Amino acid sequence: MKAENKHSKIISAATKVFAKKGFFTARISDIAKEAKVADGTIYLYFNNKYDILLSVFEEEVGKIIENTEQLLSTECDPRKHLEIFVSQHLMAMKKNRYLAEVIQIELRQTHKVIKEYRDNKFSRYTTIIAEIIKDGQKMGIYRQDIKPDLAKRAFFGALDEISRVWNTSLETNYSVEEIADQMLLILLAGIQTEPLTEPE
Amino acid sequence: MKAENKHSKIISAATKVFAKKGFFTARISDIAKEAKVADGTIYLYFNNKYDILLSVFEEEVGKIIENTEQLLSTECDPRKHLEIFVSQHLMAMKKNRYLAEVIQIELRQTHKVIKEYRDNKFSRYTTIIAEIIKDGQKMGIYRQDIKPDLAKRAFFGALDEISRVWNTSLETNYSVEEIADQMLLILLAGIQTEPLTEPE
DNA sequence: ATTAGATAAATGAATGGTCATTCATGTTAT
DNA sequence: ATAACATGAATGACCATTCATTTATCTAAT
Repeated sequence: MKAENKHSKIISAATKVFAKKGFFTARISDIAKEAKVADGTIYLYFNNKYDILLSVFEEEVGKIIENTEQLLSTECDPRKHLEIFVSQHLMAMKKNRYLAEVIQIELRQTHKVIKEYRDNKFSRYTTIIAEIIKDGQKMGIYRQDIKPDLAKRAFFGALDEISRVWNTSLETNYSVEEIADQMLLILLAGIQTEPLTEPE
Repeated sequence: MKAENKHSKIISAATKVFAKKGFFTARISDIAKEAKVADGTIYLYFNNKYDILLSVFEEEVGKIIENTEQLLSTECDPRKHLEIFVSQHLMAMKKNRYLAEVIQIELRQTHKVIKEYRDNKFSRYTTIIAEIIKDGQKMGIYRQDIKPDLAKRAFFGALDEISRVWNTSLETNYSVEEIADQMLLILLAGIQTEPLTEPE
């Protein structure tokens, strides 16, 4: 109980610190200070620095997956599904402005070898997009010439880059909703059979 | 002359090493070994480790920009322009499989403060996309409700993620041309006024 | 209700390994 | 001979991790 509490205090401190300084530049002592525990305490809850990063990543992505899958199950229209995915992703990244960066770090930075011995949540996450697309193709809503494997990468990349910029750049003139709308507009039009018209 | 030679030998060694190990895990001695020079020699050509990264980034991105802009100037159709951008980007990343990763690293990893004191080539690069879109909007080819600032991020993100995966993942079943086609298909449909039909 | 003796958690100073960077020395070219 | 280049071993800073010690929590006996 106390333990649970401390574990998650460290996780959220780490998310913050990693995002601010990057994984390699972040010091354990930074995380410890942010979490208001001693350096050594961190090693009671995690094996090593990399383990912290991995935990942050898995826990946070895990939450998003659960959330998204739950919401998806309440709908059948693949267009709606895409909308849900897009807005869930962007909202999650906005809510936890550090998370977007941590995902980036974990995704690109980390030593490839280490990465493979855990089957990561992340690939399950992008698979959701591929499945939405496949569904839509079966129903004739999305074009047959779209390759779900490629499209999922492109879509994830687009969303990811958009949220990266939130935290880095200055031009935060748009609200999450505006951005979600705009993204959906582009992505949906990109793969739909019919153009923008509503079903007549 | 000898100097020039060594400078670029180091650059290309560094590109390779950074991509393979990541900026922080790469050792100067790795780069030195790869470039077949002594560790100290590197400091005759670069101020420090970060300076090497920055140089790699600027030089390589610089080349792509020149290339792309040159090609764009030979065409007027914004659809063609998008096609050129997409295929140039993907081809460049494929040709230099390390570069894609270095861009990622520089883009996400590096300490934000340092990043700002050089006005980086990168933002000029994405601006190209925004300009293509604005042009197309003026000509009524691209939809007015697309916001070029957002679309450029989305497009760059999509392309970037696609090329990241080339180097990381196993599923390299597609050729560059296939991928370029597919991307163009999605991105163009995403912003075009008219659906897929050719002008009648 | 208090105390003593355990056990569990937490602490943070000390350790040790890892490099980036320097520079005294060597090599090459002019 | 002298300047320009190149070398790589030595230096020193940095920081993840450990562990001897301290502090808090629990158990049970008086």
